[in-house]
Amino acid sequence: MLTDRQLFILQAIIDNYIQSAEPIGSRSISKSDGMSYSPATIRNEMADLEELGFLEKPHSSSGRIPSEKGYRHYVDHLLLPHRLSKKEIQNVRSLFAEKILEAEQVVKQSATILSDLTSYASIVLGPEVFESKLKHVQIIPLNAQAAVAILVTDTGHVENHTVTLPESLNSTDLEKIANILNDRLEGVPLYKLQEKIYKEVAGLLKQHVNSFHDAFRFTEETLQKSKQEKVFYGGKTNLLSQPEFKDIEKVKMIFEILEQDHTVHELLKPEQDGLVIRIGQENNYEAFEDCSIISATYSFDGKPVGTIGIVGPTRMEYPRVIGLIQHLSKGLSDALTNLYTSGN
Amino acid sequence: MLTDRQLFILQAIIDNYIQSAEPIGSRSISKSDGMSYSPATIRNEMADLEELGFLEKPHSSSGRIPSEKGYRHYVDHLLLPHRLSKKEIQNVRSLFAEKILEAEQVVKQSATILSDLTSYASIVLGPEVFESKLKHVQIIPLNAQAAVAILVTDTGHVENHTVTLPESLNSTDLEKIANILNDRLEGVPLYKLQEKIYKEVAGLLKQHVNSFHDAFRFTEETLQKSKQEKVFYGGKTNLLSQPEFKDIEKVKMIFEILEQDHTVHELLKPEQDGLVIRIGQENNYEAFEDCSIISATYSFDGKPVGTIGIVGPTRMEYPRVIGLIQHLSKGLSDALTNLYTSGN
DNA sequence: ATTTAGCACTCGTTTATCAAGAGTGCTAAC
DNA sequence: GTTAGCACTCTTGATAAACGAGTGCTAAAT
Repeated sequence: MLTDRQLFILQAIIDNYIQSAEPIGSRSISKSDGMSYSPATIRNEMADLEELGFLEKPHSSSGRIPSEKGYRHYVDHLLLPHRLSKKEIQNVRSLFAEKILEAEQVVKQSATILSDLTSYASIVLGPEVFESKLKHVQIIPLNAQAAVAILVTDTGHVENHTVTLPESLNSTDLEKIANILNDRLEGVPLYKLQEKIYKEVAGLLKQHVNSFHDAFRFTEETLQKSKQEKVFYGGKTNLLSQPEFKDIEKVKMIFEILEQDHTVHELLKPEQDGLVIRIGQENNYEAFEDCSIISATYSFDGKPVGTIGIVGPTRMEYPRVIGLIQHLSKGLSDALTNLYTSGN
Repeated sequence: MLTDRQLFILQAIIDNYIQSAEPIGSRSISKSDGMSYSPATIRNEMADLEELGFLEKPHSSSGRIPSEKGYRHYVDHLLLPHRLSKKEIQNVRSLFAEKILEAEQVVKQSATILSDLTSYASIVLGPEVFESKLKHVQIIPLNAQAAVAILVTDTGHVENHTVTLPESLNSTDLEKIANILNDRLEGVPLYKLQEKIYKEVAGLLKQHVNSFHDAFRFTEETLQKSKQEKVFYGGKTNLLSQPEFKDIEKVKMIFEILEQDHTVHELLKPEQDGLVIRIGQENNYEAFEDCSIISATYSFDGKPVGTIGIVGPTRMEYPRVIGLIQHLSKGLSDALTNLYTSGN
């Protein structure tokens, strides 16, 4: 177990290092607020902390930098939740104050604000429309071979997909299909839609539509599309300002991964709700061994529907970023929920 | 006027420099194919070409690199249109072979292919939906205060916008509005929509709907959104592989500009149809003084609706990129046009 | 009149050396 | 348990020397 003094020193070193990005020496720690020991004493403690794995030395006679274990301990036990500055609060507030009606807009802007307020890159996943309920189906024929199928959910989300029309379907068939679907499926959550179609609507369709099988493929294709979660980015360029990414090769590897939606998913997808902090190697990607990712889920109507996260160097301003993310994910959840529930 | 030999040398230098990214010396030119003069002769010619402004020296005793004027002359007079390799042709063909039905998909994939085949960053604007014609309007109430308005065009493009409902509009009003709009506006190109509403539909609405003024704001908001052109990117990370962008500061400036849709517009927007090549300072952005941008418009039904372009270092593989872009913009135009015209 | 060989010169790049400075670890004194 | 002192380590920056690629110019060759 670490002594209080060790904890204090560890904290001071990490706080300092987060600011300066340079190895911290015993002298500067001995001069920091509330520390009343000489550099020599600090040095002894630092040697112990290094032996315990909380600190590292870039080379034998340099100052110390935090190890991943050090950051982990800092994050888990030392970090005091940071109060947002007035400016930050104002910024976030103004985002949610405007009555923006489209979920996608709110989510996009959250990404932008998050990256503007930090010097890191922000990523937002979602919101998933899986839980939301079908409000309306519309099928609009464009010409003899193609039609646009449109789904609208109770959250105002619109999904559309252009499909080829089987020869066998004529425009009265389309109308019939749309009518049947609307009749039977309004209020059904999207994730149950496919099942419901098979179990309850198939028979009906069969009666009224000549080639009901073709009609299925058609609805399936449209549903498929709504499953993909969207990804929004903000301020990727910010990372280039961080001294740890002055090496182009490193940045390249990071950006390559961030360019692919599916790996971004893996990076951010939380295995639990609430705040998740992944430091360095905890990210399981070599390119991200010098990065930390902080993410939090946001909810609609109590159920998590997406993730808001930030990517920065392991030397991240954890207290501030954590405060911001918590605040934003809360705000985002409230905004989404307020927009579309309880008849409001 | 330049002699044939000077032109030949200029071309050889540029071809070489595009490959190697290093200043070219007289010796290496004298050994290139079809050149039968000694280094000393070449040196004399090179000195002349420098005096004429086609070449530059990074420092007094180094080899030559092309100046912007040099590139310009190369592009305008020397460059022989490059045949695409079989692999490239195949790649592009396979893109347009699949019957993708959504314009946005095709456009996105074009960006991806373009950046995959080059080592540069691709950008695609559009397609504009301005010329396309209204097929259907739908208004779907979500709750007492909000509704989703949906526009579908004859090209299968769907635009949706969530709007607040004025207290004064009830759901029968909404139906009426939608019916009136559909009746009167089907087939009208989007860019004429607003005008048409005011001139021809206003009166009708006034008769049937209590607060017709509110109804307008509503349609306007939705139209507004469809005006923004979309921007797709591909392979921005590629730029990091180019030796001229090993300097983080440069890359940062470039990426910052590429992150803003409106500056990207300015960079790519062609003042004429067809192929446009902007070399270095011709881009009018300081950050892009070492970049060239090659872009071409693509069309729907004969009218230009978007731009496909590529951003790379001034030392760009002009012949290949030009070949590719021409091929792609042609393919893109054909694909779009075939998808939605002549009842096909 | 061209072309080219020869050569001195320039300038960037690399390598080695050195001094300065920051920081450590250890010992011995407090 | 704490700290002053000091030798030692390692990075950083500056300076200089050696190297090499490439030039410009002159004078000879074609």
